[in-house]
Amino acid sequence: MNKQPKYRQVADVLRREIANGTYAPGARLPSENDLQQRFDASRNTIRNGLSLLVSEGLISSSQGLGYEVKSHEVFELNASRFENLTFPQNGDAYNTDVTNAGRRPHQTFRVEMLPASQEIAERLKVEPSTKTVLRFCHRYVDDVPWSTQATYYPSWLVDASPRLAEPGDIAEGTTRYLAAQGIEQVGYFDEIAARMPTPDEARLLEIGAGVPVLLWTRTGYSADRPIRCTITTFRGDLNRMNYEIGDLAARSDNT
Amino acid sequence: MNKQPKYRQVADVLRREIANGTYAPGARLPSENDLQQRFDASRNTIRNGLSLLVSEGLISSSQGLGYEVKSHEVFELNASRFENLTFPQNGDAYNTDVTNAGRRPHQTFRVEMLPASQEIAERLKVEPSTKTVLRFCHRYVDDVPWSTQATYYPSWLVDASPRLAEPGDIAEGTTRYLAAQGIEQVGYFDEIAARMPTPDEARLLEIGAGVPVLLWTRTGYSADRPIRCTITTFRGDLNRMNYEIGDLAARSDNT
DNA sequence: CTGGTCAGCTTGTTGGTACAAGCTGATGCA
DNA sequence: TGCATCAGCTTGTACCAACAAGCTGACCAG
Repeated sequence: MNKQPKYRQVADVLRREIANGTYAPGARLPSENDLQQRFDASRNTIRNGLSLLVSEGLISSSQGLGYEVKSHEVFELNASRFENLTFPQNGDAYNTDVTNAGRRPHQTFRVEMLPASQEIAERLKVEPSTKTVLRFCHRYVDDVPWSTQATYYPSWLVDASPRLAEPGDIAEGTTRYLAAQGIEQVGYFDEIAARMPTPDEARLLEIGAGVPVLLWTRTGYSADRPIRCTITTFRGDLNRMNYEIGDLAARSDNT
Repeated sequence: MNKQPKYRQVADVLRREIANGTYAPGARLPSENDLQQRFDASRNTIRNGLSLLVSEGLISSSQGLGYEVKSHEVFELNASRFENLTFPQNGDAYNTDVTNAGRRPHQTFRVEMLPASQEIAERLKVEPSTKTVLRFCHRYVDDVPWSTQATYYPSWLVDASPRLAEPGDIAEGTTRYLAAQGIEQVGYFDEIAARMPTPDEARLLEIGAGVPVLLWTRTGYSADRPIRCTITTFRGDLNRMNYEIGDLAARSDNT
């Protein structure tokens, strides 16, 4: 007799029923009231159980509507493709990827100047609080917030390549612009982490409880020193990152 | 007047105080009772607010003890290092990494035979339900559960390299063993995802609410076809994955 | 037919109570 | 001294009640 608390039993039963398809993705669960009767429990107990499933990312709730089983089609993101250093990394890759997937891309953009945080300063190898230029993208897919991307450039680079600090897009892509200025990116250092979103991130990406964010930090290097640091924040439930390493001729053979 | 619910105000205030160091990592928050008086709210409201912070991964609670601000020292995991294909990928890398960090590694190990799931079958390019050999590792750092690693081998490979199916470690590392059998891994395909843990994963990794898991799926290829699929599950709050791409001579220059 | 209102469903918020169960330090007995 | 016990703290579980607020479809007035 491993007596589990009642609210866990509720969660376990519903979790199993979601797994075996009793409640399919997109379907609505019975209302709290119905579940109260089914499990002979108080509304608080039912809510405790449901909140477990919410924080597991299995269901979501909305006032007036009820609880819905979440569906999760993930979006693949090939991160090592950029090894091809002539590929423009900004905007274009995102636009073509999304369009190829038959979805509609949309992004807002802004440029600002601000002192480097500890994190950014370390990666760009500059003193903390040094001025940096931030180029910030907020990206949507089919009008659903998808990711935010913040790219920081050190001031010495901006002095030499002033268009970085101008508002508005750089049509040919920043990588090509910098290459034309004689600054070529020859290597990347990628860091990937996962955590729960801060309230700010939850607001920007419109995610509720139970959805982690994927943090992708890419530091780009010239032959001499770091020239940019890009921090991309993804919805963890909708994205998967891929890296291809070595010889993968056998991968695309068949299938 | 953007009237926020009281429990959100509680969470906001405490979140800010955690951020600015009023409550440092490792410190204990005031008890629910104290917070009730401070915020003039019922215990339920206080608990609602605290549960927000728990699900954000900022604090954790334990019965009888109280709420504690979580600290997060992350463990760096260099994933692209394995591009050096002579490096044994199993166990050794983990052991040396952890030991170098001044921590104590410990792992349990088991081998079993089971039919391929849809997921595994696709990646190994075999029919679903085909027999595969699973070599499973449960790894600890300083006796804290750290990750689980499940490596699946297709049956055709096991037929040719029978030691894969034997229980117990392969001393020289599976990669070297397979190379000695004439099967060399020449490429990897990595997929990285984040989500909230299933109850099973939460149990194995001993993580509570508010901590996502990082899923690292690595499919290894010979020149002909896929030869293994490794799924590693990390605690998201304690691990960060790194990839080095291209020429990073400038990275280790100074600092 | 159109448009607005509203009843009646849903979840969200806040208050209360009671007891169970885990942890710690003080107490007191051997 | 050493050890068991227990009081008194903590959070965990479970119940009840009431009202707020969001959504939908039915209804009714124009």
